[in-house]
Amino acid sequence: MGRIPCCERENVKRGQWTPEEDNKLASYIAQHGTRNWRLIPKNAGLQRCGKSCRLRWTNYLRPDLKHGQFSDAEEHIIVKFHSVLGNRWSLIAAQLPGRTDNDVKNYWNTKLKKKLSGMGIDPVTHKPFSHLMAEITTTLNPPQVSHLAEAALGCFKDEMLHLLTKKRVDLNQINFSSPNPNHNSNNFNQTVDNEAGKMKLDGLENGNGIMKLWDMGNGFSYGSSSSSFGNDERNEGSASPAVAAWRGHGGIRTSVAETAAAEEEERRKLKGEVMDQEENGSEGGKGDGMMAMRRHHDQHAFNVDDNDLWDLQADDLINHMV
DNA sequence: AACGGGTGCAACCGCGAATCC
DNA sequence: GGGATTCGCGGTTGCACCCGT
Repeated sequence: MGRIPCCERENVKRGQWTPEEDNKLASYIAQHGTRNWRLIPKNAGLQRCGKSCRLRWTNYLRPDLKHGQFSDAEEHIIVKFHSVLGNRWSLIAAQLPGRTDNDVKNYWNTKLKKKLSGMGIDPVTHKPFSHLMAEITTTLNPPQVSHLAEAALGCFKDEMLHLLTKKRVDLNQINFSSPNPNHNSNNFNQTVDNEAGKMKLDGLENGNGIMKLWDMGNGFSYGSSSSSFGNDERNEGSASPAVAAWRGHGGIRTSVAETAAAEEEERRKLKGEVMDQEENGSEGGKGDGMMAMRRHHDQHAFNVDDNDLWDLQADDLINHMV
């Protein structure tokens, strides 16, 4: 049987939209609105399927859309919300006036994901890779740890080597001084060596301290001065629980595990609250979820450890969904 | 100038949810 | 209540453009 196609495949144009098609669609919608997408292409004289028209309108033609570069503030919001909501692009986009879920998704996939990876932060969990490694060592038995960590490190190493070789990082330009006297730039290697017993980041562990490339010790600064996630004064002395633990001493094993659990619990609660509000579908509809998030944040419930990157400041919730 | 790889963005696909009848 | 239809979302693909060789 199979699925019924959303439209007749014959006589339906695909691919790039022409200015004429854009004009037809825009003028039709300006007159008649977007009531029934299936009828719109017919009535507007377009050889497109309704779905294609809807996409074109919502992602490109809508007059309230913002085109062009994402600002630092927008970046910041995306990262923060992604850490809580995951790939819920429509929810994230709702916080960015004039941006579509497609915009946000594309921006995440092409830029932010790489940025976070380059910082040594796992873009999926928003935790430092070192943190994840520590978690692995606390939850698995030694033989499992060894194999899993080796595999994970292989990926991480590949990623970093890729970044290093592609971007031609000038090591002389990198400030290797550690802002934290307790922080050892070989911390990650040591941890790995101690816990997994055998991993080494060949080529990355030399005395040049290349590990600083993903050192979040100084307020999560990105390598590029043009972009940052909260590397201003608010960030002084504030890092995520994970980073705080990572930054610190050799106690990474226990402190990371504890803070990670607390952080995970907080995220779970917050996310659950957002979802519950959405699912309940009470008067406010989708917006209630974000309102819940705001309320929640106002109570500092998400503020596990005065964390900047992961925290949602109340003012960050700039656009309530409707 | 030609080529190849990388990147970014627009568009498509398929699924599940919501709505209609 | 249940099938049909429509809509919205997230993942993926295709392609134009850019840049280095």
